[in-house]
Amino acid sequence: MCAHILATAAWPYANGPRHIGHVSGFGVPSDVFARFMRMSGHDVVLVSGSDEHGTAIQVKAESEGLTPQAAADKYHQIIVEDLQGLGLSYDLYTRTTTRNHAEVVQEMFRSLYDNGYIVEHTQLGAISPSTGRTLPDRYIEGTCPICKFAYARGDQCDNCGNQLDPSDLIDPHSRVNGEVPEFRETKHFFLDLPAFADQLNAWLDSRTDWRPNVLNFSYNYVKELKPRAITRDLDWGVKIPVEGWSDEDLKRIYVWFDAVTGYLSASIEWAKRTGDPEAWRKWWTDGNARCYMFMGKDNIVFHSVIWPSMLLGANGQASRGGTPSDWFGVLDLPTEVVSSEFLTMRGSKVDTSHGHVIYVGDFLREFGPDPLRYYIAVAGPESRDTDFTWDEFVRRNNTELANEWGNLVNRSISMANKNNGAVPPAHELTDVDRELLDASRAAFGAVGDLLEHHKFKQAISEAMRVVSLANQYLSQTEPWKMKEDPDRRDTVLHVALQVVQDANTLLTPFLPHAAQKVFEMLGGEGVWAAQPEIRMVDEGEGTQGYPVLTGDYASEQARWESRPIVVGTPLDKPTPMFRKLDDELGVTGPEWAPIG
RNA sequence: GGCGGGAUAGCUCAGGCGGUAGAGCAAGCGGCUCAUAAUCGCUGUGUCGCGGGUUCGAGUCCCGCUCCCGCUACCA
Repeated sequence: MCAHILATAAWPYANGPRHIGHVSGFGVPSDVFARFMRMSGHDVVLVSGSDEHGTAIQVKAESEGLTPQAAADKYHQIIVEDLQGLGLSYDLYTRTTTRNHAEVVQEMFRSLYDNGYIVEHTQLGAISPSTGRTLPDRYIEGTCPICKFAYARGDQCDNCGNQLDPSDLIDPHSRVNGEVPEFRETKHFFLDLPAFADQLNAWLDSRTDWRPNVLNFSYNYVKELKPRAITRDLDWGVKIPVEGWSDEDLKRIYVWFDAVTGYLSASIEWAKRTGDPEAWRKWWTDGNARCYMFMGKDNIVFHSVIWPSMLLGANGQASRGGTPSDWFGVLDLPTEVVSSEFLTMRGSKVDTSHGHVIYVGDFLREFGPDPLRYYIAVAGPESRDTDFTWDEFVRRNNTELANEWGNLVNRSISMANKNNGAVPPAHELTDVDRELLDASRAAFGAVGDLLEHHKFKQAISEAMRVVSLANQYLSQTEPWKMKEDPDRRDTVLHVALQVVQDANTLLTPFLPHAAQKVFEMLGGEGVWAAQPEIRMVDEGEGTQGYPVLTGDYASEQARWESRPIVVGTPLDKPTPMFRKLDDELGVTGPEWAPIG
């Protein structure tokens, strides 16, 4: 049964390169899921992109002597290369500084506005006098009025932990340039979240298979909903599509509103680029598509409460009624919010400002994608924070990937190559043969079920159990001692190769690069597991080109099923798939991310 | 401060509708030699954060506490 599956990955913020913690949250899980769903025959669209607006980008740009757009260009390019290198199979990985995105965000804003869910309030905001822009609380520093700590931030004092308001600070000044912020009345638009409470509760009640912690968290949040600002005093962002506001140089849509709407705009852009501009509707307005959103735990409320509110409001389905936008129609709410915890290093959060960080690009250059994908899948922060250590990385790479899996492939193909030069035929099967074959076939159901419910750790462990069973089988049957019984030897090698092929299929969502190699070693031709490509695109004449990630996944041959190996397929002498790492690396870490 | 999550073998983690705890790795012993000195078998390990309570019985439920992590808009 083929379904339309929309998978979304949280949008990485383009103010620097991404580290392994980022990709362990939104990247690898969403890709494993999307690959599995495609292999199962579903129509999958996986979208994401770089989040490029907001004050933090502007500050970063200034510190590098760049315009915000130039900084966004620079980091978008780097992030695209990282994600491509990791093999994340986005149907479209785009960015928020496109014309398409601005139009979609404005339509979302207008729909909410027309339906009465956006209200105007005046608030006291901190403004940078030299630029007139909003100075976010965390960029204001001063002395804490409670504990007199000299470096308290506008939102919170790091010393005494009290939550503060910037105007409480003694001697407040900008962390960016030292100037004294001006606190002035400024008009802004707010998303009137309390208007969605009843519908949100009803919707949450229907989300019976969500993780309890995500649900509870969301229920509690809904209890205390208050209007949330969706505009800022800023000149870097999407313009406000309301008369009298759109030509304001210093008013823009708040970056979070613009970023979550990216899921929709990216889907629309994807459809345009496939040549069927309406294609996105099957994943958004059909009522039957399933939508899975992947993110880190810091992002839960945006996906479980705020984005659903925006959809309800744009649809005209919340307490004030309204009509859906002509363009969008009635948009579906997400099926599942899949959040992961954080990957820590030596027990604490990754911290870019103190070099306490491992960048994806560095990692890929030295170790390639599959060892990192494997580590994240098998030891990642799926249900709680987990610690990344070089020691464990080296160990898992060497013993599990190289020894258990890599060597199983190697020993099986080597023997067949030496004895037959091809896939040998099976003669009479014994109980041990059948047991192994049964276990391997049964794994498709078990692993698939776990993947369907995004239990990646358990899923990959089950897949690796098949590998282990195959190693046991070879030790037990000892085909190398069967010189006098070539028929039995052929049978054993045939069974082993069949299970190697099955295990390779089971591991394909996790290790797509290695899977392609094994596929070829077993005589396969063409693309088994498709990989994303970087393509330069533009939005028509006179627009600037930009790189996106996309791929031709429909052409890949991988299917979630046991395929019989073909007797007589020639087999070459195999070459190792995984490189073993020096144990010393586990002690010291690489020089670009040393331990200590 | 408020809300939420976590605390389980040396290490990294599973589990948990209540019935005296599991996996992998690390350690030791043995087998095998096809394979990237790979693999296979056997062996040990825990006051399940602390203190109370409910119960015939509590990692598992309830209360309190400690430490760690995340979120904390608006108003004032």
